[in-house]
Amino acid sequence: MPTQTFFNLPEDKRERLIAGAMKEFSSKSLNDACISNIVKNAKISRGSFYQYFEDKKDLYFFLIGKFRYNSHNLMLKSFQEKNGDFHEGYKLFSEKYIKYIMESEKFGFFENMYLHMSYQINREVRVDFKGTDSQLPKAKRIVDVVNRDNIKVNTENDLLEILKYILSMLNDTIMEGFWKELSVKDTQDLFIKRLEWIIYGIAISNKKEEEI
Amino acid sequence: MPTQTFFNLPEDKRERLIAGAMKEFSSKSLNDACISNIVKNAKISRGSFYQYFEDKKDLYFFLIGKFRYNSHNLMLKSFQEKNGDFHEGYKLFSEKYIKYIMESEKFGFFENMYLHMSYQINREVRVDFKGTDSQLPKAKRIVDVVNRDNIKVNTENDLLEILKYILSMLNDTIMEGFWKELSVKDTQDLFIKRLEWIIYGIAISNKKEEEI
DNA sequence: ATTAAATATGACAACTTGTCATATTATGCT
DNA sequence: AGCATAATATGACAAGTTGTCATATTTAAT
Repeated sequence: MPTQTFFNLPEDKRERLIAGAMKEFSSKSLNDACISNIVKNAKISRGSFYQYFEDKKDLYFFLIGKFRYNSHNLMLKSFQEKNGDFHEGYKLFSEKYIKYIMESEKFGFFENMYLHMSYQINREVRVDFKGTDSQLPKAKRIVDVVNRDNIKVNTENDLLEILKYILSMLNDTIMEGFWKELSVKDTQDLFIKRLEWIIYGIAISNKKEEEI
Repeated sequence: MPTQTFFNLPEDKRERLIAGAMKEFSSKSLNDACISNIVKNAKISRGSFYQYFEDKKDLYFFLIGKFRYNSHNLMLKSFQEKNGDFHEGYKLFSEKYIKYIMESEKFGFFENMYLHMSYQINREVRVDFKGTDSQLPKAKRIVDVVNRDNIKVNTENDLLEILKYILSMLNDTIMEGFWKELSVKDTQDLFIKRLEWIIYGIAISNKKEEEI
């Protein structure tokens, strides 16, 4: 987390630092990027940098948090728009999500992020499912807007696990999209294919029907 | 790839280098590890290192290749033992695979590998599905030992895609296991739960039965 | 105006990496 | 054997990085 000093900074200087960092992280991975370049880009002194951030990672995770899609809201809206239908809702969410990431003006940043995504980074782009990150009273929980009638879940926790798992699959698919330089459309299609495997199963039916 | 010089080395020296590197990579990630320590561990000169390997990554990927499970053979055997049954075969494979990784004396190495696994590293632990990596004439293709009667695949390519996807899911699950410090058993169970989602689907049946 | 707190700065030690001229060892040939 | 040539080994080195710290500057508070 950045220090309070960073947030107290005159906007001009703060933005310069952010821009300088984004420039560096757009062409390099977290590991290849270096603070020397960032402070050079931003025209601030090296000593100052360490007054704002603990280290390179600290800054990087701050930027991820700053620029990541508000996927919680997007997911809520998507499920609501599709009346809670699992398949349609997740599909709509994924299409918008993928489009946002892969057509962003921050393409380079996201590309490097996904190509070098480890479990630690993965956690940073997770959705707050239970949640109410934002203190808005209207904020709803995603588990409340998903219609459970058509899916094999008993408890809220089952649903949560599935939602989380599919989200991690979505991120993996985006990673694959960047790696193989797939188009937005192809990445979306790849995700949807996998989503359908998970929803409808790959087994030919009635071999084993899970207890409902 | 290591140079020929490396393979020409007297076994003693070569093993010293490998051991020195494993020591470093067992307590540090690829990025935190440094060549200085490795050559110090191995008691070889810095200059020599660069005669064998291009850089740290080159050595790292060599080690992954050297110590990774021969998953191709394990998968073949597992499916054969279960008469090609998709569910049972993959389950058996995953149980042995997870056990190997998580109970290996190279635990630290694998732990760091999984915790910092990016797409590039992920590729290194993939199975050669089509494959006959080994030139052994007996080597069979995995797609030939899977019984397709109970699964919704039309083409060999469909099957390949599903096999690959589930393998990447397996690796993600192992990653999660390391991150959350799950036991071998819990990691196996987590994988199997997800495997069953994919095989039997999470939808309550006959909502949409895919074309066979 | 004076003092204390907050912020800024760049020189610095400690550490990396990859290279290269030089030294050593091995190999092949007569 | 003796000599030439190729292969291998070595550590000093330039160039780069990181995080710190004593010092300078700015801001705020009385």
